[in-house]
Amino acid sequence: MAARVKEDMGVKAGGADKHALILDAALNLFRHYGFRRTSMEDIARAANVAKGTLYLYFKSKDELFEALARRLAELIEANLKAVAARDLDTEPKILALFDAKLGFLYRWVLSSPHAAELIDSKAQLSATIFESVDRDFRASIAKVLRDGIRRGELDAKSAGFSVESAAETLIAAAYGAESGAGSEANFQDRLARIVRLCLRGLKKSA
Amino acid sequence: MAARVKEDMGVKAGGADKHALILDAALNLFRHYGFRRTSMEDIARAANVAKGTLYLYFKSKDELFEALARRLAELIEANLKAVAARDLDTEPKILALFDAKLGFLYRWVLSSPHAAELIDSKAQLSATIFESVDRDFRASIAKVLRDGIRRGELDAKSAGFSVESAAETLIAAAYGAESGAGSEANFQDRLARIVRLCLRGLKKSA
Amino acid sequence: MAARVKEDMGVKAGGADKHALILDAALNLFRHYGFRRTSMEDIARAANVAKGTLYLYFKSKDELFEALARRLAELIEANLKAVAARDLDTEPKILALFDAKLGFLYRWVLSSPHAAELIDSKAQLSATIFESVDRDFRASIAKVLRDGIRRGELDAKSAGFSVESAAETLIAAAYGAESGAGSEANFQDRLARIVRLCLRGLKKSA
Amino acid sequence: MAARVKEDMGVKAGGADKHALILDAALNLFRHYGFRRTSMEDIARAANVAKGTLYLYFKSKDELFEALARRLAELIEANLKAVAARDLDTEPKILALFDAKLGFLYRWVLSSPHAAELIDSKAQLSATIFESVDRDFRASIAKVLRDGIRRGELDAKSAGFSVESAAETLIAAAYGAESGAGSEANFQDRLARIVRLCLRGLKKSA
DNA sequence: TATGAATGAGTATTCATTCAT
DNA sequence: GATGAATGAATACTCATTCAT
Repeated sequence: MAARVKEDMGVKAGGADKHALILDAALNLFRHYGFRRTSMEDIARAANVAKGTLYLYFKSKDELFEALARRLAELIEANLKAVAARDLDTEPKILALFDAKLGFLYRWVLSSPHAAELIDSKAQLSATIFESVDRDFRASIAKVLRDGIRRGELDAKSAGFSVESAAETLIAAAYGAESGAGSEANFQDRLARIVRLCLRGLKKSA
Repeated sequence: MAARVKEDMGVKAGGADKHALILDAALNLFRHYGFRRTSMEDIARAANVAKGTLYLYFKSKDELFEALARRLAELIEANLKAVAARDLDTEPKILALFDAKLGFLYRWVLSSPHAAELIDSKAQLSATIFESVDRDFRASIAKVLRDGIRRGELDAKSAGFSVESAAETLIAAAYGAESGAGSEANFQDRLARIVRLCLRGLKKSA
Repeated sequence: MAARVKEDMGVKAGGADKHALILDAALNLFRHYGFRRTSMEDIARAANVAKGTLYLYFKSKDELFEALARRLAELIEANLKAVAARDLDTEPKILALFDAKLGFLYRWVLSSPHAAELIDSKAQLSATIFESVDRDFRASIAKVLRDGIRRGELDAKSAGFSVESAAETLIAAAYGAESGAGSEANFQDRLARIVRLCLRGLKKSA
Repeated sequence: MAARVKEDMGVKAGGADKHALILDAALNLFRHYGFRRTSMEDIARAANVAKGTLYLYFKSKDELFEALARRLAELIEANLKAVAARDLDTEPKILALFDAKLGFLYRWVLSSPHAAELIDSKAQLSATIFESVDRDFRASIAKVLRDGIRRGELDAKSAGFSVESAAETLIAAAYGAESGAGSEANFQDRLARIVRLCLRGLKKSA
């Protein structure tokens, strides 16, 4: 998996890039043992550096965590941009957007048995970091819905929703896909069903 | 609020019932400060007993937490039974069921700034404790859906869902109502919209 | 020496008095190794208690030090009271007062190779703690000088000093007795000579 | 003040003399923050060199400190020589000598809020370094006293002191001028009064 | 039952020193 | 000579749990 992290999280394989090396080691440990139960000692050992070295790259354990969150946010942002550019039908596009954000998050954070701690840990902090990503995401979803309405596929109004309200509701519902999903397959499955069900609820009634 | 806890959480007011007294104190502190930041010392002080006394009633901090979860589960179970007995239309009944479970959970746990930690703390554990509640809950929701189908209001099949799948999807979606709700009013609002949207998606298409 | 500490510093020998036990151990270590080089672990070991126990009696290492300073100040205060009550001639009384304060301090602090660090450590703090002792001390010295003047033994004015100024100068000079004294005997010797010389300087010139 | 340091402490202004450059930076930092709180990193930054460079000039932080002490001692020695050569009356000469040693020390070390730590730091070490200065100083003071006796101004014997003992006592007393002086003005004032008082004590009694 | 004094494992962070370049 | 990235030893403090009373 280390290899996959490097690919997926954008770290060059052979890199002498200690910064990324440390972040990789940390993410890995945080996922397995949670934030508190992972000591700086553990991270240093996993990254093959001395404890002091961690502090050359990150001022504190908290800042290390922050850097991790930031990197995650950047990658999600990039994912979202890529998906937004693709030409897809309404439902596939919504699903692709959710996968770019929620799916990615699931794979790297939510699937961890310590997801809650990781999210909670610095909730305030993460909120700030993910704020712009969230905004973009909401805008993208809303745009797809608007397109669907323009094409006559959807009709939020007759369902009693403004476009914004529909987007917010859909997003909230989708977040539920994670709760106790257990496996990524199950998560994807739930997500697809939630999206399908909600979009059907937004269809023009005959 | 202490008073309300006692009422709502089923603790007799004047109780020499230390067991419940301790649980009340603990829940209160856990909600405000989280699980780790609340020390046994804190709980003892809040419950007006000595630290050692806690260990007469609970083998460990973890078991205390477990007992808390168990009590919560029992109360939810009771709530669900009461709602299940009421005669309501499909959507109101679904909403009432969600309020009995999710709403209750929101008020006592999810609204805490440390909800994630509380849920995470002993995720494995809680899963076991809430298992039967979850099962009953799913069954209740499924029953309401089945009734709706029987009455011709809903048509899961044409929507591409089995009743069970529809129930599971609806429940998952509803869980999303909590994510970053911020206030109970907002939570209730989101919940209502998610339910409305999903049920509309299950309506017979003309 | 432990025994002497107990006697001189007012600790009951067989005492289950952990508070005093810890302070004794700490003073001993501070004198030998200085404040920073003495770890809480060291103190605990020397006092035959667990590290955590130290924190039952003192909130922090600094507060432990503060308590030590306070105890020292109290003992000096008591010494001064006792000496002030004695009926002695001018020079013997001055010497006795200096011994009650400086001598005591020398034996318990100044003779340490880490005296400077101990005094510096929390200079601000110590200053506050010793403030009232210092004030009383200055007053006592001034009183003896005034008595000497009244009896015609001394004549500060013709020497160009007010009583207060003479007292302050004498005290400052006496403090110099410590600088690099090396042993208590040498310290006492210097002190006696400084006092004798200064008092001679205050004598009525014929 | 940097300029004054350079002048007073004998460092050539434009010097590529890293050795002196580093010592200046170090003294400055030690005075402001103390020995322990000043890191090699700090010194390097202040001296505009890399951390490793410090170790090209000084084997360790302790040796750097030692070099500083040595330089101080040399400057004091020079000061003393200059004063010794001047033709002054007894009291002014004694005062000038004290200023050359104690005054200089006060300005560069004792006035620092971390004086105690600086003196303590390597007490043993400093003692050795200042030994010869101290010897010379004592000799100079003794010589002035002897001259005073020869001229009939002083009479140590009738005061009960040998010349050496009188010198030692006077010096010890003068060291007390520093204790809690607070400002250089106050220090000078105390010093003058101590010297005046002691010399009066050595005067021929009529 | 009830107490609370005592325990001691566990951890983030700093900084003097080294050494490959 | 000069650099600065890397090292790792050292240390105060918290808190769940125990147990003698």
